[in-house]
Amino acid sequence: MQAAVRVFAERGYHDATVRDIVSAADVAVGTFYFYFPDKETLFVHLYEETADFLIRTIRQAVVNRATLPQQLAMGLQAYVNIAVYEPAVVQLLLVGGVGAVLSLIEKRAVFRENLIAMWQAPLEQAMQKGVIAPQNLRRTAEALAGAFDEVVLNLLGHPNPEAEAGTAVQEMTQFALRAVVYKG
Amino acid sequence: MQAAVRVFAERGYHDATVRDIVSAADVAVGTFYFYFPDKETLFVHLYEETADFLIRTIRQAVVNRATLPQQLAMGLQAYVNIAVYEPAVVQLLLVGGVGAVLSLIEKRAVFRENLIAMWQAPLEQAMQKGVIAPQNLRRTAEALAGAFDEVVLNLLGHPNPEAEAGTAVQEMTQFALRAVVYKG
Amino acid sequence: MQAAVRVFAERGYHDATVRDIVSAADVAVGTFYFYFPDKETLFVHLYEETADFLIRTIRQAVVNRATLPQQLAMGLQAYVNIAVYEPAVVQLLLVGGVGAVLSLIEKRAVFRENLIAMWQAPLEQAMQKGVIAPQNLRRTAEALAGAFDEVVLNLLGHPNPEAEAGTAVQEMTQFALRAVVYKG
Amino acid sequence: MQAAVRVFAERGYHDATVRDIVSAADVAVGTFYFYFPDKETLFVHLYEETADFLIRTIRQAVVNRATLPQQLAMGLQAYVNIAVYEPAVVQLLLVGGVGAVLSLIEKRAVFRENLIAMWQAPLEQAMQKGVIAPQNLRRTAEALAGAFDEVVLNLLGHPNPEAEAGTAVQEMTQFALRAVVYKG
DNA sequence: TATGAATGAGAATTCATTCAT
DNA sequence: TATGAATGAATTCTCATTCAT
Repeated sequence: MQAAVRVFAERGYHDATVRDIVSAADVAVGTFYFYFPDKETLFVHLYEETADFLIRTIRQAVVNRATLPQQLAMGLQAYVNIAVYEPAVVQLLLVGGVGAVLSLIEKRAVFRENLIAMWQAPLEQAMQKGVIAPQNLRRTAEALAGAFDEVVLNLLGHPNPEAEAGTAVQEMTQFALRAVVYKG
Repeated sequence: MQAAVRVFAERGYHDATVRDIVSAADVAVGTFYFYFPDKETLFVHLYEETADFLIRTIRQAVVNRATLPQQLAMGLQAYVNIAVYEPAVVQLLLVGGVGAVLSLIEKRAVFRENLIAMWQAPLEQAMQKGVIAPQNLRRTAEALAGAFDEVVLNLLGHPNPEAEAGTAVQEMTQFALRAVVYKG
Repeated sequence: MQAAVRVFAERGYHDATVRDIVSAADVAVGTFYFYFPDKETLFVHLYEETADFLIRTIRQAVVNRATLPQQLAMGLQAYVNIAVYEPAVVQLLLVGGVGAVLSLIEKRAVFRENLIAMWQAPLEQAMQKGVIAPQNLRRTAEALAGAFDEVVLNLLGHPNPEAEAGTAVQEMTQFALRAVVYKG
Repeated sequence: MQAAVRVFAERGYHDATVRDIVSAADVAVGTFYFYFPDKETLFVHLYEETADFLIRTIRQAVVNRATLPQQLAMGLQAYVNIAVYEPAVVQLLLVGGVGAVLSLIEKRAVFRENLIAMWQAPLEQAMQKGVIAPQNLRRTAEALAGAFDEVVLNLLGHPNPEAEAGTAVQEMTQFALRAVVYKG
């Protein structure tokens, strides 16, 4: 399965043949079909698993932080870490996949919904506390989710993402705090 | 070519067969290969054309506006208009395509770069005028580009995008102005 | 299509690969799928065509004969001719095929029904004329159809079918006339 | 082995996978290959066993009867009983199988030969006694074997074979007696 | 310019068979 | 004896591409 994620991320759904996957995993074709019903099912499954993993990991970093700045900083740090150390995850979720498999459209919608909800949660808390300006939090969460994804993708395009990671996290945090008008 | 955009957007690169395209255009397969060297070349060409069209259209709406709020509002209005009336454009650029054709990764990078530069331009002007806070404008432009795309994509997911379009433009504009700390 | 009949008759449905068929017909695999939707459809189609051909040919030999002995003799002669000169036809209809393709069960039933009806027709005429004994003609036709098939199949098993053909036709005719108690 | 006969009869040789067979028998795949060298060998073996069983059973019903009418009636009754209560036997021998496995052609020939010989035996006795007309008994036996098979097959096609069985046996007996010109 | 029949490399998938446990 | 995970040859079918007309 790890082999499959790697191959799918590298080659894209269609150019990743079952033969590529099994030879990356060093097993025979038949073995693939012993464990998975078909290529598409595996791909969709992998997409969902990966999406869950990403969101779970970020949420884990967000909860148990007391203030919004901390929540954002830690969540973004977690996101950037995944992007830098497991680029295949980001590749699969943000770039490849959708468009190749029709049944993925729906899964993508679920993923985006969960991602947005994940970022919206700390904003709701902050608004309860009255530390951010009144606003349509759903829309703000959409915008922040998109903003973070784009910055992360740009980060990965740089020659040395690790070096830039710290600055990127800080600047994204500041961007978000300004956008919600945070009054510490 | 319009037929091709439609078919590619509907079915995705791989599921859109040359036969689908030519029958949508009501010509024969041979005719296709008389005008285009192959399927991939056409697709990449279409991607570039579409990307140029999107950026040109938004920029056109942005220039000649005096203030940042106006520039943002008009640009976003143009973007939303395209999304609502030509969803295939957004489908091609933001969802499908990349991941299907390897040679598109590079084109996608160019598109994002141009899109970011396009949003960055009015920010630079505003900073010259001293009406926004000091900040890494490149990063801000990345974030805004991503934010706008995500909101537009969400808009298209709604049952009646047209009805929501106005509110979405306003809220995105406000979001951007807060994020850059605009002091009118 | 002739190539296909030959290959199917020789090898049976499953052992006749599409590659066998196209190389027998000296075309490419793609050409096969340009003309036929799939292997099974072709096979079923061929089975029906062949069944129709056999029955039509025998019926043609039967009609326009005045008396039952003549009708039987000519019909059987036609049947034996096909068997001897186009053994693939008999092979396809009586031996191979059914059991290999599920959807053929129904077609086989139709074929048997038509074959039985074909032999029943001259019997009905003879009964009208009162030249054969009262009996359940449907059952007699079933029995005769089966009897003729078996004798033809045995004929093909012999080293030199052509030599035996004449005797076989005569004996089958006599057998049938005795079985229906024909009083010339 | 009973499971195998059932599965082969239901699905046909090729569509009956080894997995189908072992799961019907509630054992593991490995166990199959402990008892049988391979699928084809089992199938051929089953075909032979089944053929022997059918012929033995009918012959048993025929011997020890004094007169031809009794011999035919009892033999046909036995045949029909098998067909009605063990349709898989008839399915395997008369419909499926041959055409699927090349090495079965020979076995089929043996089966037909034995079946014909079986029906021929009482005819020889009758001719010895001078109660039937002079004729080529071999040919007559072929014809009767084919006739009986066809009627039995038609019987199985009916909605309620049991109800019709008695009549069918009687009519087949009469048919045969007329065909051999029996003078009781 | 336009056509569409023909091509064949390549992909997904199946399934009889093996063998270490 | 019994198991079932692992194998890979073989098969069907697709589809981008060509080329004679």
